[in-house]
Amino acid sequence: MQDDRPVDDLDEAAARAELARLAERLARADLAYHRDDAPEITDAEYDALKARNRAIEARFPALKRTDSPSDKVGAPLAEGFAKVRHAVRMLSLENAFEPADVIDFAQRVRRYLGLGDGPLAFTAEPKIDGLSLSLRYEAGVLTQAATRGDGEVGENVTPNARTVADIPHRLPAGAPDLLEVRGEVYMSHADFAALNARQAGRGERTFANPRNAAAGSLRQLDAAVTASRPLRFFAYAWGALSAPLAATQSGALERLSQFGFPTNPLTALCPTTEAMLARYAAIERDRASLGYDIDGVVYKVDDLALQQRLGVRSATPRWAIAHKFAAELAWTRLAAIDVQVGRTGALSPVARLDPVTVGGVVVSNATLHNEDYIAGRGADGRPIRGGRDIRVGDRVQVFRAGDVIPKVADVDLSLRPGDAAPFAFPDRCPRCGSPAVREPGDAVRRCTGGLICPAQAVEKLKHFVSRGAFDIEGLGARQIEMFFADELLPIREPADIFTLEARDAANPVRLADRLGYGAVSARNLFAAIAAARRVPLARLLFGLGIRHLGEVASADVARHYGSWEALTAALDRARPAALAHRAADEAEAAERAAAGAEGRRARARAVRDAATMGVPVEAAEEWRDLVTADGVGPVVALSLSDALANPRERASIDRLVAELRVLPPEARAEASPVAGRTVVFTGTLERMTRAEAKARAEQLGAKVAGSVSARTDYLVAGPGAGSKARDAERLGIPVLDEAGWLALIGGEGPAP
DNA sequence: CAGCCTCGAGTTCC
DNA sequence: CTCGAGGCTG
Repeated sequence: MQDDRPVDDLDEAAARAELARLAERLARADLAYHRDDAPEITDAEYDALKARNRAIEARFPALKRTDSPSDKVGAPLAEGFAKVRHAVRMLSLENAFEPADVIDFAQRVRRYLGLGDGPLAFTAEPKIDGLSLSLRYEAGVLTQAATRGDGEVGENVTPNARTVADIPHRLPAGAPDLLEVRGEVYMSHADFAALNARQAGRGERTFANPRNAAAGSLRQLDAAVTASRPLRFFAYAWGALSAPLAATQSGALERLSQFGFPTNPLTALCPTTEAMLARYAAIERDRASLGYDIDGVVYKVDDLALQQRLGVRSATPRWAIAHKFAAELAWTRLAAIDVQVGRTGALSPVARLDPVTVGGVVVSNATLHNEDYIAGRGADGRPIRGGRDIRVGDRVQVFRAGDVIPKVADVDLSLRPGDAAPFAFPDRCPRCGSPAVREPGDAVRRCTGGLICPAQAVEKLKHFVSRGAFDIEGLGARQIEMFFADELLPIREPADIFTLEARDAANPVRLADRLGYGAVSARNLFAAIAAARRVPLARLLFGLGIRHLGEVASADVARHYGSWEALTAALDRARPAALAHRAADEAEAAERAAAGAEGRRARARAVRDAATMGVPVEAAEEWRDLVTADGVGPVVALSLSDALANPRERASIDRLVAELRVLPPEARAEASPVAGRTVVFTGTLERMTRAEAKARAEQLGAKVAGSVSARTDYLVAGPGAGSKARDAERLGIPVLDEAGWLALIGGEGPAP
């Protein structure tokens, strides 16, 4: 098939065949690289194929194909599926594992709504184990189908969804003009077994479980393949709507059913918590005979107006919860315990297991959490598993928490080998040999090597290029490992990434000829790095990987200071106060340790006073400004201060920042009149609870504070307001009543 | 000061 | 996805 003759030796027919072969070969390589993230040829080979394609086209211009690979420039755009931004975010659900969690949930809802013992109904429906899908209908016609993705952005699988018999292509008259229907795509047990038999008969891959089969079938580039797979669908929710479906969850499901969507027949309305739990028991009892996989029961507040008042937290709604069935368990042998070193130096023990199937997936690794967990102690020091420890060679019980993360749950002492010794958790870093210490009250042991430790250094770099940070295309975890180990063109700290191209240019052998790179891929990498030089302050901060500064805290700090210069200047000024704060903490700890010894206590206090007293007023004020900032407390503040004050670390950061153009945080451009304002609520609110008022205000971009200060913009005072109202008056801050507040934010109350 | 909620950091397999 | 812990609220 393959034609290796020099281009000049090809006749027209051979050239035509070779162009077809190259087009197919390159398209396959593009998919493997970009969609599956699993390159099947090296970049050099890829470049060579492209070069040959171009050479043949140059000699036989008339034969150039309409789908010529030459027309696809650089990083091919051949992504498997187009990305789709969901008009309304697809949320995930909070989980409950025990009846007590469900009772808690119902109580939380009551408290939040201020319902007392009044009536409150929930729907209960089986939680289908498939993959969620959002179907968009415009003017009654299915126009788009998208997978959940990360909840914000999913994949466009419209042609595939059209092949699913349960999904209507058109809606009857009376359906809203715009309607996004959400539900679960799944495969029945019978269809799954038949499909696997068919696959096996043809020598093709079989699927581990119905969910994987459903996911694999829906995410086919060729919708004809999807059409040949027996997929089904249950509708259970909705996204964007031009008109409300009903006043209740159950009513809305009824409407969806009238529109032609299958809804689950086991769905029931439960007037009490007891009814919810009874429904759970009934569904669990029928689980095996349903004919499809379910992994729990979902409860939702039935009244949609109440759902709206409850609103959503960062990723989950307050008005629903998933009551999961007990996880499937499996027994296997613990072959070894490895200890990994994370970016913060945390030593994490990982169980290497004899492979075993748990819940349809073969598991060979599982987390062991920390040294206490192995020893049979919980976080509070109390025995877990009846105090049984875990030893290499033991028979252990494994389950997948949340059906995902494998964990070792238990151990069978009766089968323990006679020579099994208790696991000795290392007190030195397994990678760099530095002492590994456990701070008092901390559950994890950490390597103290800092950036000396290659494990920490490389994990920090991986974090630096990760999604929420610099997110450099073509520079992922694998590439970081490679460059970290490379002698000729190393990346050992973040700044090295941005000097990569210049250093490469000075090398005798270029990247384009090494490490599996070709001219195209090397150029693409340098371009992606160049693009990453312009970086928002929040991403820079997060990328630095400073302990306790995650995505949210980084954004908070960035917004607080506005620029890198302002941030570093402020932190440098605050440093003496930070040190004093640490000294005070340590003195206090010493004091506690020497409880009873009056003399020592006095000495500790003296140390603290001394540490606090010498601090310049300016430093104390700057420190105070930091610790009182939104989302920042003493722990976060101290961690940030330490990172910037450490000479080695600071030098590395300065080298990095010199390579960058740091962009200021975006001002929150909200249309709401209260965006960016600080509001304080006091007194009794009559039309909403305090929690609700706060959530609503924050949703509109306002900050809700607990006490009135000069920075407060509005005080919302209900009946019974006391000192806060007087404070506001004294400070000349506008005071609104509840009606005035609702008028200001424009609406009767909680709006969509 | 206690409990709640959210965030951070850890992990697996596809 | 879960656990632990930091920060905020009542």
